[in-house]
Amino acid sequence: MDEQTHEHVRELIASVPAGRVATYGDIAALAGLSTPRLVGRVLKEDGFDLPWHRILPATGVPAAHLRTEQLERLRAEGVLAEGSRVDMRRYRWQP
DNA sequence: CGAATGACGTCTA
DNA sequence: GTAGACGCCATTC
Repeated sequence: MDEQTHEHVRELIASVPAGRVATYGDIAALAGLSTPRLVGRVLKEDGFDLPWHRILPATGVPAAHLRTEQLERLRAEGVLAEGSRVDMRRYRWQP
């Protein structure tokens, strides 16, 4: 993965406003990536200083190891979850 | 150096 | 709601 794309992904994630969320697929498409999983990788490797909690899977249910903390952070921003699922239709960020 | 593996997903049936 | 296939790339063996 080249540096530019990596930075581009970081910029896009950083541009998601508080109180809104985006899917991995959204970020991948905007960054021109061929697969959404690369977004997840960028977050894992270099996402500690980004609002990673605003990035969710298309289903609205975060992966198990993140579920608790992510939903809690979102709730603090006003993004409410129904059980473990965030209502994507309502909070999804659209440029 | 080549092959196998893991990973914060998505789409279609 | 579940099940399977597809996909990319860094890391490890």
